[in-house]
Amino acid sequence: MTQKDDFDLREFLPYLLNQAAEISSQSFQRIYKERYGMLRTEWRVLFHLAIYERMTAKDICEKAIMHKTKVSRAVQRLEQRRYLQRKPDEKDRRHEWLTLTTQGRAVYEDLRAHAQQHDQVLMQKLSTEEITVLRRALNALSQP
Amino acid sequence: MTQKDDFDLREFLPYLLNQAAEISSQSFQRIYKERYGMLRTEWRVLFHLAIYERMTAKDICEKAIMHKTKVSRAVQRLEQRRYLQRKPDEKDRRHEWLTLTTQGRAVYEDLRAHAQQHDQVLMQKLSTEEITVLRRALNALSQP
DNA sequence: TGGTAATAGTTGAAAATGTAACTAACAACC
DNA sequence: GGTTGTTAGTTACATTTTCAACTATTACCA
Repeated sequence: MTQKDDFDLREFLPYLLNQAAEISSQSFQRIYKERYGMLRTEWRVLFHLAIYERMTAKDICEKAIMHKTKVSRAVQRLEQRRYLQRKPDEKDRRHEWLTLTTQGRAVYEDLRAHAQQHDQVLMQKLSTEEITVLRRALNALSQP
Repeated sequence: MTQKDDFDLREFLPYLLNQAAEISSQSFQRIYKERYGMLRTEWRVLFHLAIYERMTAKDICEKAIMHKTKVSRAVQRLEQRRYLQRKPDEKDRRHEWLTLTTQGRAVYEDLRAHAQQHDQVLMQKLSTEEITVLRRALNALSQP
């Protein structure tokens, strides 16, 4: 199993990005999965609601770049667990305003602490300069 | 929808990495999906076999950090399309050696050209220095 | 040698995701 | 005011992925 081709997968950005994303999210995934039985889509929605306080599903789609069916289902599951509440907009009843419950916010606080701790561990693999450049580069690549 | 919490998702590496990975792989995905009806797991296996010439499923699992059932099914589909061949190891018949067919290699050559072109486009969003640091950082983060 | 453990790979059922079609509410134009 | 078009969000169905159990083969060791 020796390398033959001169093309190097380890320089192909989509591959590298995916690899790094998978591996670096594993230990955080264990936390939200084991402690709260949550999926990736769900913690993302939860975090957005905690950070922005009050959003419609559409807002979340745009901010988190998630498809509306993913958001719809994540919202359903978070509502079942009483982590969030829906309130239809009085002016335009197509919109539903979503906010976290006290319980949902408590779950967020716990997960956020773990997230920050997890981020610290990841950053130990990098120099300060690498972290700065990495964040800038990832943000640039995230613009469609 | 104004930011309330001081925690910034846009600094959380697993989130950023996932976002960048999703977005930057979309246009390449369209290529392998539309031209060859392939899945992400399949192009990855195909590329590994092209680059390393001769591997067992286990080898691919380790190199690509993919679960064995994913690899198993990707190999099945690639075999159905006659992109690869299996040969059981004579010494240890638990192992199967996988190699690309001529057709499989042709598909690889085509996809590789597109991959390189796609990478060029992505890199235009970054400076030379950012690219170097990014690759280094992603490789560091990919070590489990 | 025989019995248990380990390894490579497959399979089936359950869970999650993607796609497209759908409902409900509003907008706009004649 | 009624028809047509848009938008927010949901649902149904097909495709993928995950998880656990399975087969077949080899390794270990008393």
